[in-house]
Amino acid sequence: MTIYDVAKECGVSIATVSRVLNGSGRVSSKTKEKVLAVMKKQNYQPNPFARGLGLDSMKMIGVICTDVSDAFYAKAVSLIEEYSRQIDWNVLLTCTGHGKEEKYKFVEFLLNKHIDALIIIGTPFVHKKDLYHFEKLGSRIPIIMINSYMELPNVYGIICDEAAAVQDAVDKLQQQGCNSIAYFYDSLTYSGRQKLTGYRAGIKKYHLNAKCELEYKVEKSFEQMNTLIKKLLAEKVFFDALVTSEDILAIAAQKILLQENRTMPIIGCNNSILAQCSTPALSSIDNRLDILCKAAIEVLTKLMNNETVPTKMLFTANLVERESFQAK
Amino acid sequence: MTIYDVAKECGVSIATVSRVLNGSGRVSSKTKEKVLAVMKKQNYQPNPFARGLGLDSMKMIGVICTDVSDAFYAKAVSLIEEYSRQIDWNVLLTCTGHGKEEKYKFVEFLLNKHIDALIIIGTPFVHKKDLYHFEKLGSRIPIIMINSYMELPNVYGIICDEAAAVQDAVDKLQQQGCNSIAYFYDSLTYSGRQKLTGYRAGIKKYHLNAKCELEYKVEKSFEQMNTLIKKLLAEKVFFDALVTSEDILAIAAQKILLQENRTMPIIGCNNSILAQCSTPALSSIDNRLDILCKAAIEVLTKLMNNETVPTKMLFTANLVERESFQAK
DNA sequence: CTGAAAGCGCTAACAG
DNA sequence: CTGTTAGCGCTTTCAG
Repeated sequence: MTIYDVAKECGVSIATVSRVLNGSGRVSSKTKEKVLAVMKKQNYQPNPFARGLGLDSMKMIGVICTDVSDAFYAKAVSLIEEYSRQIDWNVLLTCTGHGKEEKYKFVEFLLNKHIDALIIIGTPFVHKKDLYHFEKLGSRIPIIMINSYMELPNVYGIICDEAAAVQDAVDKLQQQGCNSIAYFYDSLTYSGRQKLTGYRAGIKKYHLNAKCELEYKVEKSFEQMNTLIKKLLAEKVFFDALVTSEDILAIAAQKILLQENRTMPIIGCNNSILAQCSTPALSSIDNRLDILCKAAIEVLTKLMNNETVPTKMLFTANLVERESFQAK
Repeated sequence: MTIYDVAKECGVSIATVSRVLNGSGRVSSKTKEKVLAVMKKQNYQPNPFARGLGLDSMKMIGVICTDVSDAFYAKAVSLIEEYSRQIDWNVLLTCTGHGKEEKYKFVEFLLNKHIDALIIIGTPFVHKKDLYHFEKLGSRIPIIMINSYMELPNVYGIICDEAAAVQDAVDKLQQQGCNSIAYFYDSLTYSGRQKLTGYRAGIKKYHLNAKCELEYKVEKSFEQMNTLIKKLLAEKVFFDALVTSEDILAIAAQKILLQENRTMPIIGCNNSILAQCSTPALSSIDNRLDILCKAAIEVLTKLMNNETVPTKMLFTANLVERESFQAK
């Protein structure tokens, strides 16, 4: 079933059919109805490749992140897919994994399909080289970065102000009497750097000369964090509260501390499903993926309509307080 | 940069360029090298839409599930994307959500992009009507169902034998002395029915006349399960072990029981990240998504090469025993 | 082994 | 308002 078949059955030209298909150009309502009727009856679906060839677009948006099996990215992809679908755009997904190879090849994999826009979740790209690639890419299609940013033409950052949130959390803990707040983080992505900055700012605010000597970098894994915490306890390192860049780190710590019968306020990040499942329920900084992703699609929509949009949008995070916050 | 530009620069016809592009037809190694060199130099990428139009394929596979933000589906999508990419296929993702609407429209959303195959994870489709749709669809492209199945032409099921696994778990618990094993499940998807069957078989095996009176259906949510467990405890319903169709149900139960200072063996399903984060660490039935997804892509690959593949493949699940198994 | 040319199905001037 | 026609960039006969 092609546009020719429809045209023939309607007794009109393919141009007319194309017009009603695209709502472009005036068509008498009478012929329009006839065409629509035939289309419906024959369940006609225009060939997307032919259409793509003509319009140079198949209404597909590329989404890239390091790993969808991670709860955070999964949530983001889920939201992006949903909002995209609502405006009739398909999502082409690619994950880079955590490997060290040239990450840009993953973008090219998507680009080979002539996507209309690229959404990058988090910070899969860290090499200087990537910057150059994105600069070139930006001249073709818009690039939206969720919780990350590069200052380049046609690149738009949708960011959650995690620095402020972490600082705020540290503030609250200090007001509660904690004065040895440890911070555990797994990576220095854009978001990771923000959080670390927030932590340091929070500490500094109270102890003007304090060094941030309770910062620990650890792999994002339950086991690794377990090991680290055990080690610190063995070494009698003192801390009376704990903030982590990821819920899973917080939870690993919680578990050990529970075993040792020590309790203290613990705050995670991402407000993932893990937070509510943990014992005690984990307080967590919610970086508002729902809002970020919705904003991303809105930006995209506006760009397609040639409307102006801010190159960077900052949203406030939200500390969700649960049992682990008051823990003494 | 089109095929014409490459042809011109090489001093050959576009047909020749096309031939080296596709490895179709004999081309003298000399011209072949020249063409390849120019392609590389110009970083020529064939237009996917034009190619799609000619070949009626853009090497895209549709993946559909109810909700990628769910850890189980996220893992599956992640694996499928990875394996697909390795054979140079892109993944077009769509989620149906849990709504009650006509689910087939989500498939059509994918179909409108002329995907080459469809992978369905789990059981997003339950209506009789869908069967008819898939029958028709099967005549166009292969349909792979992961942990689900419909007996239709060109539909292939890749399934984990969760019935056996749950039955086995119940067996073990009974051997351990438990005789009031409760089962909590959230849905009667294909996989859900299998697990329930397994539970019943396990119970029957020991108590020939036993009715399965400790079966509870509950929404897949931490809160709902919490409520249910509290209610059962309040009603003094007796059970001395617990199996659930989803890790999160097990974890919700664990948490309440821990608060009440009651411990008993608990076994979940899916072996998600939640399992290891829980206290005590949750034993869980691993349904081998890695193997299922790899098999799915292998089936697809073979189908593309017109090789014969089984319409249904069954893999053995794997009980991962952790602290919660021995809990007394 | 290579080139000419006819599609693939649709869009968008352009002409009426 | 509608039809004719020339692309879009690539694949694939069919000749040579």
